[in-house]
Amino acid sequence: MFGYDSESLSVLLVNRTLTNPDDSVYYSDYTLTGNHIFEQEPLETAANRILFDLTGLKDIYLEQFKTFAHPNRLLKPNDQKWLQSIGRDPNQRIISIGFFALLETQKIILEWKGREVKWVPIKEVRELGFDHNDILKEALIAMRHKMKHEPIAFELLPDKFTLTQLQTLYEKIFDTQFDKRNFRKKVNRMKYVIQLNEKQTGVSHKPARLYSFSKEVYEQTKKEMFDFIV
Amino acid sequence: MFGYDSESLSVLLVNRTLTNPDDSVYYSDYTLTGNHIFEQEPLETAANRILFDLTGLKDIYLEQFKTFAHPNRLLKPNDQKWLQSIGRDPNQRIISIGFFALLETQKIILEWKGREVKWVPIKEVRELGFDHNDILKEALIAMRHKMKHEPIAFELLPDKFTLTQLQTLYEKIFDTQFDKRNFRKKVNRMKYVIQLNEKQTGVSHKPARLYSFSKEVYEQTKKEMFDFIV
DNA sequence: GCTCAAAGTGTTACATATACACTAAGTTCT
DNA sequence: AGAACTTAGTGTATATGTAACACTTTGAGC
Repeated sequence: MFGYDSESLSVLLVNRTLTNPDDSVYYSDYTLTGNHIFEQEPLETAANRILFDLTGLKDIYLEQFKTFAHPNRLLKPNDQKWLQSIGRDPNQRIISIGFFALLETQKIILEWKGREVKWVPIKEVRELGFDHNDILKEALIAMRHKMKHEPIAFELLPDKFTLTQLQTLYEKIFDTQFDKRNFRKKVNRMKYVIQLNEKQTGVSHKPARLYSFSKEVYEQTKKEMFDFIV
Repeated sequence: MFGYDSESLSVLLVNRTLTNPDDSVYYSDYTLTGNHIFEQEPLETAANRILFDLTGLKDIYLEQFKTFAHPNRLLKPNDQKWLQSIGRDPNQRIISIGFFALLETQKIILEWKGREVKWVPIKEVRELGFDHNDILKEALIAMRHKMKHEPIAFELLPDKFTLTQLQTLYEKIFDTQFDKRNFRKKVNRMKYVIQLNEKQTGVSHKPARLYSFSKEVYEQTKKEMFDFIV
């Protein structure tokens, strides 16, 4: 779950705490969000169900990006103990099918089954439980790749947004800077970014025009060609 | 397994024949190639092993593109009977992790475990066993997408190739036509397509110059930016 | 040396990319 | 009421890339 809040691109992490018999903390760390699929359930249904369960949100952008099933992926002692504690055989191979989701960070409440859930800026993510650093790395690659080639950035913004917000979003995600005039010229050519007759309110400076994204216009007008030239 | 032979983009299919007790043919159709993973085996290892088993080739371009696990994906009567015949419980969910491979069609021999194996041009693929039409469709989308954004086309050509071969390849894969002069200007800008001091031999017309692809140069020089403008 | 077949090449018009600095429009403060 | 502050919004020149278009070159085969 990737989130954006005009400060930075973040990922949603959930606390994993294992307690000793005397209730003292054996260890406490963080993992990506996720859960198990039901026996008779399609993957997309499960992904949407788990996302809904965690956030209460539907119709969120969700994309399957890679499957992780290495036999040795959960061999770290903490992971093995965790699997035992939830009643799973730690010697069985566990298959994780990775999906990434895009949403605005402020859209959700930060608790899940009594466990702490928090947004962590990508750059501040430290060691995660299981093989979740690997999964996050792959998710980021897949998400950035998609972001370069398709207009999914709008999933991370409010329905109505300013061009500065859009530019800042791309700058944060790709960790780079763009020239304002050139960026706006480029956006201008995107027919599916539609100028509204509305302006920002409640800001103590010149209010910016608002824009919205039209998926319909995008679908109608997109073209594709190979573009991997240096 | 996608193959190319300067005529068309093809996919490798394997015959699936189920016989009655009296040895008459109950049905005979085709499926994509694939096989089962071992209990203690990473996905990439399994994919490479199965590819090697089928083709005798190593170091072939292989990419995981999507996982298929819908509970109803193998409910067609022919599929159910096939699963029974090979001793699998047809009520168990079967997870297929899709990889696509790219190679030149002439590189392999067309038999596998006594079963017929054949290259079929993409456009001539009819109804396949299991949910393999869906898988093929997704594989094609993933492969074409990758082909647009990264120079993997060279996996389908000999080490030394002519610019006409390269152009024809793109034309076949994207089912379109390019202007020869513009195509060559574009390729000229790709520093990683290297002109050799060699020419075609054995052709009864002006022999074309040969070129080769340098993965090293590509990796060193690639840049990326978002490019989904209309 | 003529024929055949594919290779190889250049120019112009138009679109896009890059680099760069000032004015406009609101709010807040005095 | 006006000054100060903050972000929005805009244009031009140059370089590069794209698209459209037709003739000459080179080798083999007869």
